[in-house]
Amino acid sequence: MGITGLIKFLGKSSSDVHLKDIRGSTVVVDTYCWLHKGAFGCAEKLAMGEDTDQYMQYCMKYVELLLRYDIKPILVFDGRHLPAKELTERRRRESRKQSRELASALLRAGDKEGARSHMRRCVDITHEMALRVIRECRQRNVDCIVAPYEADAQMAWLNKVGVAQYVITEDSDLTLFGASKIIFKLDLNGTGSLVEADKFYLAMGCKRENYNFEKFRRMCILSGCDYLDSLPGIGLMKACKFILMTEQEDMWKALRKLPAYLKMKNLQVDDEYIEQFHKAEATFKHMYIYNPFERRMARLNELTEPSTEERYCSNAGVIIEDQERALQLALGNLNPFTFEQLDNWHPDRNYRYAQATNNKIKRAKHKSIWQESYQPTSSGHISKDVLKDDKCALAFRKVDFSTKFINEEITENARVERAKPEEAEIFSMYQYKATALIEPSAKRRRYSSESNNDDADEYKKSEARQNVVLAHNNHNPFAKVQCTEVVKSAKTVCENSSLLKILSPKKAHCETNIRKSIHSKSPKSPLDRLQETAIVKSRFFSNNVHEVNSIKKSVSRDLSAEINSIEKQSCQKEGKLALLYDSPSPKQNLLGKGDEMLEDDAASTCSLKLNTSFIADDNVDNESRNSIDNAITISGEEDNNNSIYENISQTITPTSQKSKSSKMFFKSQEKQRLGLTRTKSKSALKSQKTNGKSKSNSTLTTTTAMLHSQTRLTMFGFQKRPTLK
DNA sequence: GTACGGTATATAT
DNA sequence: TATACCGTAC
Repeated sequence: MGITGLIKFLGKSSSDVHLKDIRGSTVVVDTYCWLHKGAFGCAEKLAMGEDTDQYMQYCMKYVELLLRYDIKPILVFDGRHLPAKELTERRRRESRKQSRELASALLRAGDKEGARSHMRRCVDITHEMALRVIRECRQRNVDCIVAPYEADAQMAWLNKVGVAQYVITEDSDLTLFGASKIIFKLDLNGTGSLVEADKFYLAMGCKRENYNFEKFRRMCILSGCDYLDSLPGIGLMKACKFILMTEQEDMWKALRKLPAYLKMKNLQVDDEYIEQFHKAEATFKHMYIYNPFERRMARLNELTEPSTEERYCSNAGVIIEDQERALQLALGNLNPFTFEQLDNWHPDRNYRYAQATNNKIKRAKHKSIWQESYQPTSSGHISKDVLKDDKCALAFRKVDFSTKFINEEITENARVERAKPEEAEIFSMYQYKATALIEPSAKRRRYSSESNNDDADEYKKSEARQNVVLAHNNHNPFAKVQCTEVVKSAKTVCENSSLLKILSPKKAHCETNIRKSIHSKSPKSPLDRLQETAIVKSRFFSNNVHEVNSIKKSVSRDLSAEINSIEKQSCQKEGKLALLYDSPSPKQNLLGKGDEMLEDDAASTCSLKLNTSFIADDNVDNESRNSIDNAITISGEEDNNNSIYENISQTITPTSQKSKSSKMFFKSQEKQRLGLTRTKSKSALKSQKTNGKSKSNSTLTTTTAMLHSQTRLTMFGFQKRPTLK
């Protein structure tokens, strides 16, 4: 309920704020507000007992909004009800019950609209709902804490001790608990209203030197708060007037003069009211909170005069002697009302594990308040060291593999991991090395981080990393090939059997057998995989991320069946190679999920862009985006003989260079000469040393194809149909 | 005329 | 939980 009209009253103490203004800070969030608004959207489902996580999704929208501005959110949830509030809570419960009964009655009567409106009124936020949000947050490394009692006190404490610089809430009570910077009415655009405690004197209309926070709190309590109803006829304005009139610190004396000061002769202020007034004041000052750093309950403000103040603290909660239970409550594992165990998440056990294994969901880089080494920084900005430490996915210990939940998570993550097509995987299949045609800037970026290392060293390292990827990758047929004894001896480098037949008939035979053996386990060809992650783009393609996203969404096709029908042709001539794919409907056939191809009819060319899934990533820096923009696409060109010459020279770097290689682009030359140059793999280099005859295996050079004039699709272009001469 | 207090209504998608 | 509106008390 809060203080009626307080936010409006605080107009002069507030200012508009946008999340970009508080970038890098830490905020505590009154999650109840989000849950309530989120639950409103699915009130009917909740009322009908249907399972829904719409409210959770709504909360996560806000969480992601904050993370987008590099703000560390700490979600705070309400705990147990205070004895003083039990009455109002009971009233609310009854009101909800009535609404529910009314809604069902209206529903039976056929008044759906009427029923709906009452269903909205009977929405109750349960701890199970809160726990759903908490679990989602844990996956994202977003801190949550359940207050022993009111979230308001917990948030004010986190604000007071400097853990959080701002509080996000809709409840004006926060001001009374002593929070210094509160953001009200935050919307999904990131705008809100910032109320600053050090400007309260402006709202109260007094000089700074005449103001203190005690006066403000007393004014609010007088006007009526959750713990004490106001005297009849007393609102914020009159309470403010009275507080500014009296300089009496002792409220026993001051309040007795209130009717006289306000000229309200009929008003009676009895001792009972004054006693309740002191209790309300003590509740705001000394309510119990949970200290996650010392892992114990504590008071929001310690008692300065224990003997006198303690007797007013009857509404400020009771301490839980059992430290473990207090921790479990704060973590959200227990239902605060029944103490029923609903989860067994523990920061010491689960934190590093989740950090190391959960790569399905983007995790916040912020350090958790539940980590032993947590040190709140005064500015709220996270130090680089902290980030560095957090990024170390391998440095985890204390993993309790016996825990049921962890095991479930392991299984799930392993499943996801196996199913996830990695860019690296694709690269591992096509480990050809670019030579002349790599965009110079891309090349520079690729080695920029290790500028002191020579290329050979870097290559060695990447090769080692690549092997790790290959070794565990069950979905990469090539990885299998490279891991089996048979293939080690085969040393085949070319996936395309037709092409291989031409290049090396003997090897092709061997390869065919191998392919047959792995086909059943891995039905998708590498080309399928490539196309699933590749985006075929026009040479006019946009650097607009949203556009790319929309394009990706709009095109969704499964290529696996059609791709097999693509005839692969090749020929070898003068050390150059072109791969040509024939299809009755080539354009469509090559359009896969997330792929896009734009044709330039006039020039009879179209172009294809490889590996651009990262384009849609919001994290792509401007440099990369510019690279995308500048990336020269590969296109074919019709010559006088209705043939095309295509060339491509590209490097698809080893798997481990995922991030770097994803920034690589292939640049077409003026006359569209495309070719494939195979990377000299470690084994190839070795075999070259030992066996000079392995030359044909180690170097897959480009071939030139001479083609007929029918329109067909090349691997890198949409062309007049080419045939081999 | 000002401020209080009760009632009605919006909140999401 | 908030605001808007309107009747009422002083």
